[in-house]
Amino acid sequence: MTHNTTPAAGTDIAPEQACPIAPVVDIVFSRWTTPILWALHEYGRHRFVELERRITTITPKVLTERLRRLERDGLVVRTYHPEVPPRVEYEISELGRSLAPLFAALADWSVNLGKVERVRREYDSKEQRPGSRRN
Amino acid sequence: MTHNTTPAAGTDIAPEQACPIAPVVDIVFSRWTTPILWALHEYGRHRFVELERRITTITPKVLTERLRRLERDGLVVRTYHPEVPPRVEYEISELGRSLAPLFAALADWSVNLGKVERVRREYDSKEQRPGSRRN
DNA sequence: GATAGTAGGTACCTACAGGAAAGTAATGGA
DNA sequence: TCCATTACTTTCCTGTAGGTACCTACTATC
Repeated sequence: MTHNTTPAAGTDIAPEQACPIAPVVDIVFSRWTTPILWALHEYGRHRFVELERRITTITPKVLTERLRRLERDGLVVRTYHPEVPPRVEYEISELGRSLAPLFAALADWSVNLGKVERVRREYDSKEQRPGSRRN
Repeated sequence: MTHNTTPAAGTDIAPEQACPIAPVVDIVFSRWTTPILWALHEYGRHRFVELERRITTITPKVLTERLRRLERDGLVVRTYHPEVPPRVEYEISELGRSLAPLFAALADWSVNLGKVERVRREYDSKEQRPGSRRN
């Protein structure tokens, strides 16, 4: 339950946020927001259907919700063109662009994914655990 | 800024992982893992109850699950001491320590949280949206 | 023999995130 | 009149994450 739907008016601090980076993670890396932000950051402006097609597994309902939230948080800018078939464009905002070093750090760390895979296989292969599993 | 680390087009890529940083986010920033990793990273070794008390809102069941996953992924090291009241210690691994620049980038970006708050309030105050909400 | 303290395990249950599918408003074209 | 198109919205429904509560084994201490 990392998401507080109530805006927590004022000074209250959610208890699981004893760590100062949790709110940032909430805003930037909550479900589905990563591929959306990445697409807008990496490939520029997108229409709704373009995002839908790029992130193939997302449903329109969820995509709408996430885009609203990102717009509300000021990370994404929505532009509505009142044309014959309506056209809407989403692009990353200035604030969103400031996430670039963060994304870069993520991409840098991804070199370790192979290591994680190896550790996982090793862990799964032994699966003996001292100090539990007594039955 | 165009970090194109995308591998060869032809090998199957999990669909929501059109963006290469999604797997990293999955491992490092999935639910509850952030405060756990942060605590171990920032304050060193912890016993189970110490973690429980630090992250006040987590339940023991979930804490166990997350710690298992982090251990399996090689980010956390578990040490069991078979003493009279059993004692277990969790600490961050070498691989986990390599997340430091990532955490630093997160912490850096947190200066923008106030900006996000302001944008949110502005968005909520108007809440008029051109191109939708016609009823 | 009751209790406390540790590190969980297990069974059960509920809330909510999110999927599927259909509807909608606007308008030009056939 | 019907269709197509876009960008959603709405309704309904299900899976599962995660919460509550209780249980375990072991020993020291009272």
